[in-house]
Amino acid sequence: MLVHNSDIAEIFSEIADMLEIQDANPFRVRAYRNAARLLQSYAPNLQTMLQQGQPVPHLPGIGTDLMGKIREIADHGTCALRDQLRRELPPGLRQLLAVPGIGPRRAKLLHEVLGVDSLEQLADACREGTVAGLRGMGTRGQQRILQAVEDRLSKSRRFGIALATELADTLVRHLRASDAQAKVEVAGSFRRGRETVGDLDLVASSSRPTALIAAFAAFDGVGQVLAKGSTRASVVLRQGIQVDLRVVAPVSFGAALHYFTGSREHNIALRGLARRNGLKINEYGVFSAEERIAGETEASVFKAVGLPWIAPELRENRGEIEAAQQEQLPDLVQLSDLKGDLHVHTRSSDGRNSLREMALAAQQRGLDYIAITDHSSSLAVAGGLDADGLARQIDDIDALNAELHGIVLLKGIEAEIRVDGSFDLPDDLLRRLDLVVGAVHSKMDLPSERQTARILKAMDHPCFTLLAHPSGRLLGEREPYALDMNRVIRHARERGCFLEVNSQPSRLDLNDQYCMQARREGVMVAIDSDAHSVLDFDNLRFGIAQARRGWTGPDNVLNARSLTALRKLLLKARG
DNA sequence: GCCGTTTTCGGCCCGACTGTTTTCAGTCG
Repeated sequence: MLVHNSDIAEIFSEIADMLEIQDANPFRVRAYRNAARLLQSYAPNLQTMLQQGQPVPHLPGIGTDLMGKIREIADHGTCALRDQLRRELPPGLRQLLAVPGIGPRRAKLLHEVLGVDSLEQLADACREGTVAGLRGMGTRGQQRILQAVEDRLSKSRRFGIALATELADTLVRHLRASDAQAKVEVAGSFRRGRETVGDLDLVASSSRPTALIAAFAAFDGVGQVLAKGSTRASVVLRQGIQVDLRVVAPVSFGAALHYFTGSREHNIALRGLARRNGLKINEYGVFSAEERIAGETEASVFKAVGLPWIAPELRENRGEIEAAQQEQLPDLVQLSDLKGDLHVHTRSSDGRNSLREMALAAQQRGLDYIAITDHSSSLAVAGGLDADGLARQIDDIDALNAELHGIVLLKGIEAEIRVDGSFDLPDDLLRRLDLVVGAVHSKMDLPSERQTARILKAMDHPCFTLLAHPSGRLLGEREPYALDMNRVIRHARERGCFLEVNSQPSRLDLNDQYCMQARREGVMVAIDSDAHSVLDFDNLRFGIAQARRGWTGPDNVLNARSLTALRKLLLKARG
């Protein structure tokens, strides 16, 4: 049985939840959580390494015991500890931990006293009024829990980055415009560039914190105020997203921004480092004994523990602190590094704008070139181009290039990769193009071996340049294809072709982990908008964020190269 | 359960808010 690292992570996460409900040593619980977290973002497949007898590198936080459990899970798909915990506690109990206001203690209490072991049963118990009778609970708590359970049962909890960006921008503008003279920044997973966010965290400093918190609670989009104190408040916006605001004094702003940017794992690691240096870090600053020695800016916080500033996207405790200590932090790609966009549609397939409109919009955003890559004909639903249509578009592009200055259109196609790995356009036409972007839009449910073979074969075509949205996932809608991405990335290296980081907020594909792996393998990526209208160039920032999370530097980004350098690379890929 | 500039035992990040408590436990971030 194939065991992904994420499967092992899920088992460890379940064990952590169950142990916590059983009131186990919290540090033991943390060990499982840390391991789960690590495995979740560790790309090389451990089961394969173990089965092939390859040496497994030392993974921080995974000692003899957890490594033994990893072997057990790789061999059997489960481990004895999980099976034992499942016998002791109903698995449904875990769901209760996801309800705001319910932690391990209350989950245990609910189970032991009321026999509750699922969200549905919890909702029933609240309606019957029995939850209010528990120690530490009352009717108000019961009401809140019922509301939270009903919310949770009715909708998913994570929000796309496009909506989150819009809401965050609006709210921050509102707070900055209030008369509280506030400095406001968005922190949290949003600032770290996560592909989705569970909530928004705002950090502010103001001479009038009470006025700022009042302005926050009075924001037009607020549906419900959950909590409101003198230094922090929480609301739920009408869209269902929770927003937490924390207000600190200006001398603490950097420390608070760092603290609430997280990740939690990064913070714990940084605090550990501080403690070993005899310092204490909290959201108010860095303290030596009672004296605050840093905190006004983030850079001062890092400096106090002997580190350079670390970009938020790296703060996942995936080695960034060690890299900072060794002065080996990566130079991360920025939006301004992009010289072009290699995946752009027009009205010739399913885009909304003309060649000229797309070209001018790209130029306005400071790009030097874009590749026109409309769909090919087998994607009938998108009105894809057949051979004649593509030939006409090639002529149109030549004509427009002769006319335009300061922006160059490259000739390309988003070519359907058919089930047998071939393309749906003749080779002589593909050879006239500057690049061929291969993509899978059909038969997405092939078994892994066939799907992988299909894509590897397409990459072997001499005209193949770039694999579009490699995993095929749609966030919150569609899982990635069954695909051996490790082989795809290795094959791209051997073949000398490229992989896309698709910037559409619903795709973000490659994701951060595979960006990291591509970087390790030396495979260049193209950060593309996949624009279907002139507005979509704005999405490039989302792709940039994922690439940065994957430690990608401008050197590893195909479209951060000048047009001249890009043309050389495209020709080389053609072999 | 992990780990070592406090090194094989004894630590493990830290503070705010809520609700129900009559001094604080539980939860959250």
